[in-house]
Amino acid sequence: MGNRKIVSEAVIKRLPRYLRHLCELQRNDILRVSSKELSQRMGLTASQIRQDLSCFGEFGQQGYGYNIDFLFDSINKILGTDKGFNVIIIGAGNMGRAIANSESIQLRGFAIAGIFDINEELIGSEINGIKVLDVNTIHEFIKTTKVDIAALTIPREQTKAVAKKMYEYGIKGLWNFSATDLTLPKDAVVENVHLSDSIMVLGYKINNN
Amino acid sequence: MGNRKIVSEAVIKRLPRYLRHLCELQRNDILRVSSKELSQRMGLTASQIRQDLSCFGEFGQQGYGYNIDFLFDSINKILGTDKGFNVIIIGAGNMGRAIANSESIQLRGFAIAGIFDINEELIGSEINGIKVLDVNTIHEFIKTTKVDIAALTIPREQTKAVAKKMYEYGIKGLWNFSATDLTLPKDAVVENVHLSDSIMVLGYKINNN
DNA sequence: TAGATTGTTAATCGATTAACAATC
DNA sequence: TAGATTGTTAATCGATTAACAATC
Repeated sequence: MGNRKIVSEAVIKRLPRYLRHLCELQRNDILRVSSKELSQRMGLTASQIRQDLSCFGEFGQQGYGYNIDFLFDSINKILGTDKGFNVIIIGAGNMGRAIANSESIQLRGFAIAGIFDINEELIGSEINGIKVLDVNTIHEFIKTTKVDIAALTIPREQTKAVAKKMYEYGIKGLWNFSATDLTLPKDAVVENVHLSDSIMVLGYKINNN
Repeated sequence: MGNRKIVSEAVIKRLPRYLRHLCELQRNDILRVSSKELSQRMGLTASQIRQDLSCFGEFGQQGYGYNIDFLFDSINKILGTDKGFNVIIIGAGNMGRAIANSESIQLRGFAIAGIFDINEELIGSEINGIKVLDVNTIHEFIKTTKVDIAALTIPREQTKAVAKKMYEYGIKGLWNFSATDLTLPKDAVVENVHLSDSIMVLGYKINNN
């Protein structure tokens, strides 16, 4: 199944952005776009866009450009969002609820399969129509439901231990929201959302702009 | 005030991570660290750490390494977190509340000066001890309170317009949580947290690992 | 002093940009 | 056919790594 050519992180990170801009063109009922037009919209070079896409195949046509629907579908296939992913959320706090309620995440094929918490008062309640379950039932839950990704929206002190446990349960994709770095075997995949890191970079830029 | 040498984005993005790892060493009561030791902890090269730090000055000592407290303080100064920033949150939904309640953000000197919403039912309520105000009072609010950063945790459709307004009000730092790219004059600074982009990258890596 | 480790210069590696033949 | 625009190869630029003299 795997695409065997290794594509750089920088390219992968631009793909969702292409998707968003193509979506916007679709909303405006535009059917085709050239690398030059798209580059102007996105603040990139046309060269970079063609170079990026050429990592995965040939999606355009000389003299015409790119058919937007086709390119959109193609990038979705590259990202695997056409087949979808199952996500569980560990920690039903504000961040967990933000994810559970995010339209843009679900729109891209990430289904929230379950939400788990340790707090008795939250267990049994519903978030966006999904029942909050006892965190101790995760192992059981996984036996009957395929889970691709665990979003860790729990306090920092607990994150390393929970991540390790999730990995042992066979969940290889970890979406980490704590201000800590996870070290796991290399068949695990970790993506970090470090809010405090992000705002510190913003602060630096404000002072040095 | 400005540091006039331009430092690359890649270096800036690593600074908060250095801070986190130094913090962890502090928690373990360790007083000094060499670039080699730190590199092993962080999964970088010692060379890169020394190269990164040399963008801002000289913080170490031959034969000894780095004094952790001094390096920690120095990086805080570089990032401006020692002087602090004032942040307002626009949108008191789950994401807004997650920010308002984040310890790690406040710990790094980002003070939540106000929270604003359009929803009558939320206005007047309190989040982490901060009263939610009517979004229409922002302009007035800014006249009496210095605001460095506006966190935009509102629906995507409204984000571009609100960002433009905040910029016109004189807030140059925008922390954007919507799945959209903002284009503003270049004295504005935007930092994006695109959750859906992040999880798509994670999905790709799961399939191609 | 001898060993360790910095800050910096030079070498390498990777990513972006430019150029252009192929072709719709 | 003529003009436009792709995919790709080559050139440039920037970031990472290696090496080492300086020095604590």
